[in-house]
Amino acid sequence: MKLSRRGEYALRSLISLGIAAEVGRRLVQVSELAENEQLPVKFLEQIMQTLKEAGLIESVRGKFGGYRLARPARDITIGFVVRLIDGPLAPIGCVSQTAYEKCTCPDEAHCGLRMLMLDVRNAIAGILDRYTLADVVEVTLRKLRRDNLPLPFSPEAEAAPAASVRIPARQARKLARQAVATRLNETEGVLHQLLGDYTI
Amino acid sequence: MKLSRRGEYALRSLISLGIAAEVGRRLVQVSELAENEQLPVKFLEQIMQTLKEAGLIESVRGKFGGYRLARPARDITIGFVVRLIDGPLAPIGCVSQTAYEKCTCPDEAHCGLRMLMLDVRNAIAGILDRYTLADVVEVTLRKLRRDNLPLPFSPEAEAAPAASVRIPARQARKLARQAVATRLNETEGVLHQLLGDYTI
DNA sequence: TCTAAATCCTACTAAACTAATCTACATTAA
DNA sequence: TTAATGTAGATTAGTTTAGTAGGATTTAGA
Repeated sequence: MKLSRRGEYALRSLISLGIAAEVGRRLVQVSELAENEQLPVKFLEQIMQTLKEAGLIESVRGKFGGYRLARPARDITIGFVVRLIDGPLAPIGCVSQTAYEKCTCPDEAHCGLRMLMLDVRNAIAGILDRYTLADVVEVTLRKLRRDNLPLPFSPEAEAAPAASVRIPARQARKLARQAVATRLNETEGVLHQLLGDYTI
Repeated sequence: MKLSRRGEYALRSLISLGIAAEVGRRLVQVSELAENEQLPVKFLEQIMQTLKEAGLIESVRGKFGGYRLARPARDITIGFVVRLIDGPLAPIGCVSQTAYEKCTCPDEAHCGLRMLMLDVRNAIAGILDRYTLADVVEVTLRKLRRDNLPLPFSPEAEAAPAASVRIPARQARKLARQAVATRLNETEGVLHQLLGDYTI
């Protein structure tokens, strides 16, 4: 049930571009994205190309060029991105809604495994198609702000680090861990809670 | 988010063995399993070996040998099988409960993607760890009986096909499709409905 | 004891996929 | 003109997947 590195990197970069847009950065270069997220530059270039072809991001070529989101983060679902990079969300082809494929079993209508996997596919799609880039960006920003950490890609952060108001990274991490460890709402999930509860 | 063929075949075979146990068959041979589910014999042999080593099935060697479940289907969760064959359920290592692995992102505590993927992993595990082989076997048997189809591995089916009482396969398929197409209970899923509603 | 039928065991392989790297080229701001 | 950037495509090393092949071992029954 894996997300490939490609998929992971694509999502991370899109989230970064979403944050950049939120803090007023017009363009972000691949090298900066790569450094920020600790991932290989040339590999990321390939991925950015795919995202561009899909119309998710725009590029500006030449010196001081870079990338930006091509449309509002609210209009980009995570499910779309994962399908683009990693293919259908469904664990097996015979329960895919977007790319159905007949499976090897002789009788789909009476296949219990298929019913189960349909539930799994619906559960996955229910999350990934519900949440958008904007949701993930919001959660990330909220957590960073709560812990008084500098926002990536923000112009002011580059000018003045403002280290004096920050709380220590160790304490920040501890607070974050506690927040995650709070009892989960089983049916709605972590992200829903984080988006709903402004104190987290 | 794929289930591998190995995983699919493993589950299919276990379900078959569960059905066999339910209809009173003591042993099923690999060749029979393979024919029944239309999958390669030698490949399946390997998979059966893995399942045996994990204590899920038992074998009897020699002529008239074969396989059976080593414990009640109720005690075998689907999640256990999938983890055994395909590894952790989590889309990325940093949200796996059974096989955590640090991911490449520099700050897990503030990673929005991680929160999202945690939801996905919980959704998947919530289904696969809740349902057991017995549930899937029950759903399958119920559907077959509803449509008056012969149960696989049942000794009487081999002796007398009893084709006269069957409803036509086409009609059976139509009924099945309608049942699946009924509006889903979003939070509970298809399998839960099928297990709950005895008229389906 | 012999044979057929079954599991068990180990090795091998072709193809696809993953995660990159490498090289060269095109575009643009300063 | 130059340096920084994106664009494009080829190549690659390693891993995984989905098998195949061949025989060794075990057992029931003739």
